[in-house]
Amino acid sequence: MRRGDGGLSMDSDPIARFFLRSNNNNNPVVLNSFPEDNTVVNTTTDRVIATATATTATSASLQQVNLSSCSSNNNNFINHDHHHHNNTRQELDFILTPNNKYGDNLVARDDDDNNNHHNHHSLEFKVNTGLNLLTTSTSSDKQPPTEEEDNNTPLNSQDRRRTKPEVGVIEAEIERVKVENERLREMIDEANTHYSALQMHHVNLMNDKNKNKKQLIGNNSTNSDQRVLVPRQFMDLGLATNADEDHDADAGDNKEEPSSSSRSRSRSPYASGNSKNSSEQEKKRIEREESPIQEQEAKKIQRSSSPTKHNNNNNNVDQQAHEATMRKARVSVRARSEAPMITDGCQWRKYGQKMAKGNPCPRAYYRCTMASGCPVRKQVQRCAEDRTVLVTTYEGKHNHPLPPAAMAMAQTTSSAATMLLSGSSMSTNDNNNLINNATNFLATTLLPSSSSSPSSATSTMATISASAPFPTITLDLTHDDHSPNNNNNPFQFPIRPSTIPQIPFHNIFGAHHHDNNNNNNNQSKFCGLQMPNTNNNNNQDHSSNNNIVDTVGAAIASDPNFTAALVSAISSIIGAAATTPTQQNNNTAIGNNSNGNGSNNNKNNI
DNA sequence: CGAGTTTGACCGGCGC
DNA sequence: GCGCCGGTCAAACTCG
Repeated sequence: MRRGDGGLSMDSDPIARFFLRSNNNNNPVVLNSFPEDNTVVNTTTDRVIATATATTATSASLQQVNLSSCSSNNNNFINHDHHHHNNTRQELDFILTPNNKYGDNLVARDDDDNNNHHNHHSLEFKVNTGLNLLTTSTSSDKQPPTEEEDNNTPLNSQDRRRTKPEVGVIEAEIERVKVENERLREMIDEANTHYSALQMHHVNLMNDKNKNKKQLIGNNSTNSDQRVLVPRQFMDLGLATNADEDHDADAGDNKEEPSSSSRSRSRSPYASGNSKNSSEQEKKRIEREESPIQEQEAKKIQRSSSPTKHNNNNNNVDQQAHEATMRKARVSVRARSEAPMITDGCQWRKYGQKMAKGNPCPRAYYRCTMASGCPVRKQVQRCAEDRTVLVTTYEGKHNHPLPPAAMAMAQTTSSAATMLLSGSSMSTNDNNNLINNATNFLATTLLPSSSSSPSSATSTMATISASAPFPTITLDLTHDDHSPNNNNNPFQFPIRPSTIPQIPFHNIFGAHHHDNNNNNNNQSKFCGLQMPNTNNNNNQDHSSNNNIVDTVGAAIASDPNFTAALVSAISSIIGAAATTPTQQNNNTAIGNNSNGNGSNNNKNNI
């Protein structure tokens, strides 16, 4: 059939519309019938669902009409059939009934495939198609459409329809898009939630797997000796806190944690005179009761010397001790940066600055201000040996949601601290794997120059320090050389006390193994871990543990979404110029030298 | 004027 | 007990 022949006519409105509403999203499906070319078009999909063809020509009545090119099966119309009370989506074939007394009603033939009903039934839409399928031309003008003409029909129809925009159609489309956007937004929110949970599960999973493997290996001779010394000591200290709790009643009564601003202590040099009188002692007692519980616990942990006493009846105390332990576990990040402070996504307020012994650069103290009462603090200090290296030490765990930009750093440090504190039940290799995974994870995201392949990532170091009283893990991101033996780096272990024996550990990705017995001062080629250990024996579960951690770590590292999110979040951390007033002030504070006196001589700074 | 920084003093642990 | 040292406080100060 040639288009535009006017084989069918309309009485008035050249376009007749009828709506079919889909109940799964309440979006109406709008059908336009175009008498010019005898087509019925789904305006949502811009598809011609039917083409009406008059095969006989009388001017008065419709002899026979076919709807060809019927593609309504793709349009998922709703069948308002009473047989389907649930209004499930139906696929309908539209046919035009010949000799229909209603003239040109569309009849929907419901094959009911979705419901597996085999009894086909027909129903009529009491909707006038508007086609008004009356021929006005002679039969000689009307030929059955060729295949080519049928194929061309949709395009021509669409072009013509675009010239007649309909507000209702557009609104329906907008509504549909809104619903879709809302759904996508919910999906994104859900994905973000799952993403955070998965990260935490990743750490737990690695812990569990390594513990299980440890048990399977059994009582191999040196396993107990291979446990991390420092974390075990620390955990014992934490348990000992319970014993202290029993004997230190005045410190354990108050379980609340007042904010630091609520303190009533008066240390002002302008307000206090003699500090050794009785009233001062009473004030101290009150202050002790009002001091934050975490500090109390930490202090008790520090002064505890009896690791054998336990009180398992007080889970609350255990929890508090654990929190205090987490509070005091530190993660130090060494990064080469000219900026005064790495931009880790959190908001910090400087509350102090001191000269530290052995370093001419002052140490600045910051606390997190993203939420009131957040216990997280950090110290920022330039390395004495290399002023381009910025050492940022984090302490504590955020008690508030973090922006995406802060998630990477916070979770990496949190993971490292968790690993550090879980060392009592894990071998050195276990910790080696876990901590170095965190290190490489951070390194690959912090340092854009790093390869995406973990095994070829920038050389990073993870160092555990037993520097009393706080266990500290140092994530060293300053190494860009691949020297197989970089233990000569002068700023490799700024916190580790010299008295602690060092043993080398393997590359976490298992590609570079070496003999621990003969290379006690060697670092692995790409990533090493040094921690105190009383046993230098090589670990028998070395490779197997690697495989587990490698698998998990590589899976995460290779996840493009996971990696991309973190890269975007912290790509601005390193090398970012100071932009905030805080950072500008810090620039002057951290970068300047002083006389190097280690005492409380703040006069020297800034 | 409020938020953030500076800075001198205080506190407590630790070693001698 | 004393001094050293790291950490913290809070009034004074600065800045936008």
